Amino acid sequence: MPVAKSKANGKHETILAAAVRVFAEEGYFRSTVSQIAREAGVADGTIYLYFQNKEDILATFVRQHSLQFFEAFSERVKEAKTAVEKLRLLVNLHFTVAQRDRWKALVYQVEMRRSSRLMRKEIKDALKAYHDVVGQIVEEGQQEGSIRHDVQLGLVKRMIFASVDEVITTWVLAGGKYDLAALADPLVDLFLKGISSGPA
Amino acid sequence: MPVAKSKANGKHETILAAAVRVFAEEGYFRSTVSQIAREAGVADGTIYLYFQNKEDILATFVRQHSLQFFEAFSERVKEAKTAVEKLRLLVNLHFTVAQRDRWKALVYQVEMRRSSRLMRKEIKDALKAYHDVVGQIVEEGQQEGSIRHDVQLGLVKRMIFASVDEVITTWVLAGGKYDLAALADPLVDLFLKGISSGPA
DNA sequence: GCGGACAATGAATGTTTATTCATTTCTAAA
DNA sequence: TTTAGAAATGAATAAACATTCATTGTCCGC
Repeated sequence: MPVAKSKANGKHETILAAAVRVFAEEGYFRSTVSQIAREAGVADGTIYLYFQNKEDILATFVRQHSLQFFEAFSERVKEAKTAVEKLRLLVNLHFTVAQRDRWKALVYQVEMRRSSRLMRKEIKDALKAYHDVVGQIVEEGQQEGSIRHDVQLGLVKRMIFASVDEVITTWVLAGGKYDLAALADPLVDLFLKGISSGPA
Repeated sequence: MPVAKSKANGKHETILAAAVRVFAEEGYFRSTVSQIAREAGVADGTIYLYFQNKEDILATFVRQHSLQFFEAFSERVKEAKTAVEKLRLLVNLHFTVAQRDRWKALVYQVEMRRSSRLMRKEIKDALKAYHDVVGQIVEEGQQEGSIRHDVQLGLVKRMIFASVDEVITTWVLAGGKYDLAALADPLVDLFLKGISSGPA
């Protein structure tokens, strides 16, 4: 049980930020607690004053990142009136948040994509929360008539989630060299209109 | 350098199949060469007669799986006339192949999704080949007028690839309890028509 | 039946690394 | 200045595991 859990001295955040950089660079499995400690400027043993173990570091990051994202979304979504506006907001916010910190995006998008046997509860919860938000938006759109009734909700949720995820991951791995947020509206347009140029 | 590379005795395939099952169960990093050897009914050292190392096993699997997939696709695509037919064929084939062997699908879909620093050349090549096929189909559709010109090819490729990937992965992790292939056409319809019920 | 070549074995080896904990350092109150 | 408690240290420990290789087993030609 970590005992020096005082967050006031900032060491918890320092270690977490260092871990994100190391995870982004090496991937979770190839990262070592020693590398994280070195990056944070502390001793190996200090890590265990603030975190249960190595896995706890990743889980804490995912939980915090998700929380911040959904809090921001809840705040912003009040301004949106229609389902389509909410969808645009969600994708825009997701891309903007990713663009703000590429390493966090890398860890969040890439390290979250593991078989469920490995995932901690936090990661599962984060994925479910995202799917739930998208599902709510789609169902709202169906009720207000702007979204088709004859689509399978499960497929729609997966299409949106996976596409957003993939576009962010591609941007991250490409070195963040272009304006990710500018892709949000074109991508949402694809979700809405599809690629067919006529009745297909 | 592995010297007993005779494939005639089937041991190479036996080890590969065992590795897929272990990778599917535990994930690549948590799988051990001992587990693979046990699953294949051989000694630890035998693995190294047929493969360079542990990483080589995964790379070989991905290369072979990709090759078989694209060969099958090349064979089947001759029957398709339009871009839309080809897209349907691609997604149908992908889902059917996945449904045929859930463990292979799990390893292929899940273990392929790592940061590029870790990826062997084979995995990168497989991903690129898939994106190229999708890109060709879309461009062909644009030329024949069935696919919109005003979409960004990169986004379309990523949407299709990621959605197919996610639907398969979800099916695999759900224990393969429903007809995956039956989702192919509804998913392609989503790609074509989008989710909007009117001009958006 | 023998011997050489090939295949296979699996404990040993070398290496890695998460985590612990005896000891040291730091901080703040008396 | 002293002391107690908290924080931090980082080598040691325990465990894991990829890979090697001396030895054994199998196969096949003579």
